Amino acid sequence: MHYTIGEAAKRLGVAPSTLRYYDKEGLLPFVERSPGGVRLFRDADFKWLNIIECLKKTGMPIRDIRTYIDLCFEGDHTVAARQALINKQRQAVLAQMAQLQQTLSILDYKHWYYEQAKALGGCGAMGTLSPDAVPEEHRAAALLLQRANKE
Amino acid sequence: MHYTIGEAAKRLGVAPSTLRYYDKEGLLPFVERSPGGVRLFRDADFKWLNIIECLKKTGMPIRDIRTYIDLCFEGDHTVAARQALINKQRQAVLAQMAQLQQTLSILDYKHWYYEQAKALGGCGAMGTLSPDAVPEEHRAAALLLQRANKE
DNA sequence: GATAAAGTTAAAGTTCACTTGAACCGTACC
DNA sequence: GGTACGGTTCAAGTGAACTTTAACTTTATC
Repeated sequence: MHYTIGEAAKRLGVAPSTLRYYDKEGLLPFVERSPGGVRLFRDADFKWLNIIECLKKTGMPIRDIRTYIDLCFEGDHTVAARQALINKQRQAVLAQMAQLQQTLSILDYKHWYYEQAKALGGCGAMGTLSPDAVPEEHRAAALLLQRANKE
Repeated sequence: MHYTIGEAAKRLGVAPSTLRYYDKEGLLPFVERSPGGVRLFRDADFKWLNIIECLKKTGMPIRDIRTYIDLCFEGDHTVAARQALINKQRQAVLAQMAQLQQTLSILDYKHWYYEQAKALGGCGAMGTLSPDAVPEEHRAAALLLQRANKE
């Protein structure tokens, strides 16, 4: 059983042009063609497409994803290199998550801030609040917004 | 005390051209000018720049950040709208973190997979592994890579 | 075999977020 | 006041990741 590019695109939730672009960039060396030149996506190919989707979600650029795919097709002597690449991306994801966690704490503080502002009838009244009126769980975030940067 | 655009850029760890770009896009309506037209960044302005940096880290586009800044300068009647915007972004961050968590589990599985491949002397041998040779903690991730998409 | 829908390529266009270049101006120091 | 450094604007350029267009071919159905 096989899928045309339109069917595969629908299954993946992307535009057919996106898959053609990926192919042109060398991300889909595994996709075969019909005698007439039409791309044939096999079930097994979706395993690859899922990996590509996963790496894309980590923010990895197309070029680096290609490097990984290329390594996969170069045989067993690249296993260590592939693992290293996966580990590097794992570290990048952990860093992103830590960053998002900090960002989230700031958004939570802002939510609290506006809740107070609504209660006090405006942002002007917020200035009159003593610094220890900020609940403990928002102190760190409040500081992040005020602090001097990268000094 | 005030900073020139170059000093402010250094403190924030960005290029001066980036700040000029943000200004042109309406992200810095609070920055004043010298009589000669030179931008003067005050200490208070860095509070704003930190918020911009924070929103940018959530992946919010410049246009939407501008909307938020604009709301802030429209007075107290926009407090609820600002809070709604912050909440929306909070949800977006939570979704991103959930996505990264899933991605991380796949990268962890891949790490395990290559560890096995190294031990067995190649990826070919991995096919001979029975499905329940996959440790419990990696089963879900392995499924994510095999499963049919968006059906 | 005709037709329509969907496939193919190559090249150009789009959007986003900056960056660079050209020409010019403001500020600080000697 | 002259010089150098860094500021200003506007327009054009960049790179990433697609998308669109044009011209043409393949494939499925009648």
